[in-house]
Amino acid sequence: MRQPTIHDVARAAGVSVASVSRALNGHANVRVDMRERVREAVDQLGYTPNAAARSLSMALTQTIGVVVPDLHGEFFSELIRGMDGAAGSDGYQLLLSTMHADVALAGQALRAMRGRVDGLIVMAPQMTPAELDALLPVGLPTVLAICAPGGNRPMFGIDNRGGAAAAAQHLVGLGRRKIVHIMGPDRNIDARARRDSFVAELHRAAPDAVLKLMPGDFHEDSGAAAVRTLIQGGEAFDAIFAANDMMALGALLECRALGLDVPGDVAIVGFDDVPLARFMGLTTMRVHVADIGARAVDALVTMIRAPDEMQAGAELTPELVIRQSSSA
Amino acid sequence: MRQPTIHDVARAAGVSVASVSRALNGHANVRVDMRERVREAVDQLGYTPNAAARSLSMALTQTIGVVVPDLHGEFFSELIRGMDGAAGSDGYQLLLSTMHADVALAGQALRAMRGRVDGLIVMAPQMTPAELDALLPVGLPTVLAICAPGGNRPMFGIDNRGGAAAAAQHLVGLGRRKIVHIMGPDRNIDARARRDSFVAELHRAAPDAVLKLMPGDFHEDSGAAAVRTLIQGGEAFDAIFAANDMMALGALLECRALGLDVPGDVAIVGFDDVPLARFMGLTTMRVHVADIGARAVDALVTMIRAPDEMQAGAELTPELVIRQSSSA
DNA sequence: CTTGTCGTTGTAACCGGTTACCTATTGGGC
DNA sequence: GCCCAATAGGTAACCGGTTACAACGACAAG
Repeated sequence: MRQPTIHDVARAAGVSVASVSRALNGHANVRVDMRERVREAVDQLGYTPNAAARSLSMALTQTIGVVVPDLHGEFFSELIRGMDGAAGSDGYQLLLSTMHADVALAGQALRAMRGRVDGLIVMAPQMTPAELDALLPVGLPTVLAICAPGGNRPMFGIDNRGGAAAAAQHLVGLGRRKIVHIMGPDRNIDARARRDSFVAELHRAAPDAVLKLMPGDFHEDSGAAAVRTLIQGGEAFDAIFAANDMMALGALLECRALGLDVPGDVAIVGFDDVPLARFMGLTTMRVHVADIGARAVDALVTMIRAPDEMQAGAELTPELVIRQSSSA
Repeated sequence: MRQPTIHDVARAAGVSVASVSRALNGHANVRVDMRERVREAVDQLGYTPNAAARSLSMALTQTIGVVVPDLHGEFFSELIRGMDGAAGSDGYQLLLSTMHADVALAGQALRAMRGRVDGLIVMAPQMTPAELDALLPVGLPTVLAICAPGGNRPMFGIDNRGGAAAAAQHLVGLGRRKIVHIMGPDRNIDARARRDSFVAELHRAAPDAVLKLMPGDFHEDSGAAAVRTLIQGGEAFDAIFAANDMMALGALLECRALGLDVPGDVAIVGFDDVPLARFMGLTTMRVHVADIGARAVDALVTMIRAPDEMQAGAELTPELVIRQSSSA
């Protein structure tokens, strides 16, 4: 039982396919009775236009491609939630694809989007602008999110510098001076910005403070490992700023496990404000992730509709949320 | 600068479009030098086939539609992660759509998938089979997930009955007899199954136990509210089984806030094992959510490739994970 | 040398829509 | 009553692929 096509509807209504198309797409120059007859035939046959045919002839898919590095954790799911909301209200669907670190596979994933989407939102915090530029299809409206700002595409991201500086000020304000920063992956642009800005602001706000940098990979374990290493090395510290919440939580749990009082002995601050942070009483920099997604979609939709006018990106400033891990 | 089409490639290579198509799709009966010439022209022009055109003529999109009620929280993001992995390795993409409670909007979302996808995975825990059947497009391979098992479509879900029974046995085994169950939304099929099975198993395992049912809506607040109501009413209880983790956590925090010892005074068990549960030390029924997603995709892909053979669904049995909230 | 077969390639129809262009009809102004 | 403009609706080209079928050439067998 084949799905009915526009020809079936035309036959059933006794009109031409052009009229059916016009009637359904709300064109002017269609008489009321014609519109009525078409609607009846459509209802009776249960007709739905074939999206592929429509896309082909209009060169429009009403779909936005979303390419993310990974779907693990709450960060990306929040981002996608924000996108879905905005896309839905603009009449777009989301075609989802994960892009693994492998550049060849990544290129393949991106190319597979050709002809399927009207625009692309790409998140690639681990890629350089040059790598991205080489991969991204030309002539397809593209918005970056949580990326190195590259080429001349609008980028929606986080004001990492402002956030890290606020974290530094907060810890300095608490009187802490022996401070540890657990860094994110070195390839990650957000991680680098947070580190650099934290280091700079700490120097500025408290020239007498001692800062120790520890490696990390954004995962919980590396936060715990950093604390273990420090303790084993006999290193003294009274505050930790981790480049993201998961590492901060790992550090927090490890501190407690080793008998340190948080925040008495050690104040801990994270970054992102994942839902977990609230439960665990972790002070952190709140990022409105869903908003980033929504704004990226809105910018992209505008680009699709008006390809000429340039869209501006934005960096959303995170907000310091003080919880038990850094307050009495 | 138009994107090159197959005609441009054919012209550049000095062959016909049919040959280009055959060469690119790896058909037999294509001479090596022809294949070579085509490949060169493709590389030189940077040609990528237009997916819409391909979909139209082959009636195949290599896309799976995923319809979820909501993207909030870790549950659905895990599910989608599992689907993405399986879809990727089967050569499919995921078209994501949220289906809100409103039936008219839901139908619209489903219809918008026509012609865009080769098959559908639908999650609708709040709908009856009849409602779903009325909405789902006929003739499109469809797999249900976390739904009422409806029609004759395969369903991948959670063995709620087994999970709830295991929770009941666990609490009874701890010697608890004044037990509270915080229920999920009444429209939700999982919530109903958990409640019914918990009630039945509790009666069977400990006929002397007293059970109190409290309403809830799967959100943290309703868990806290249930505890408040009980305490204010002077109700005594020594164990809580919540229909999901978020309510269990709400109850746990509220108990602590009201000065009750967990697990001393009250043992608490949740359901789902969201990542938070581990951090908070919550005993819960672990559900391999990503696996459900992956298996649903695999079943759907099989259905798409062999529409005749019926696929069987599955209910994955959750596993009791005992943490501090129910052990000394 | 003719004929049949097989392997390779080109031609053109088709997938299901949209829309430019043309024709037929209607109504208004004179 | 006639002419022209405006409007409604039909015809067919087009979007960019795939593929049935035809055509063609080479080669083996008779």
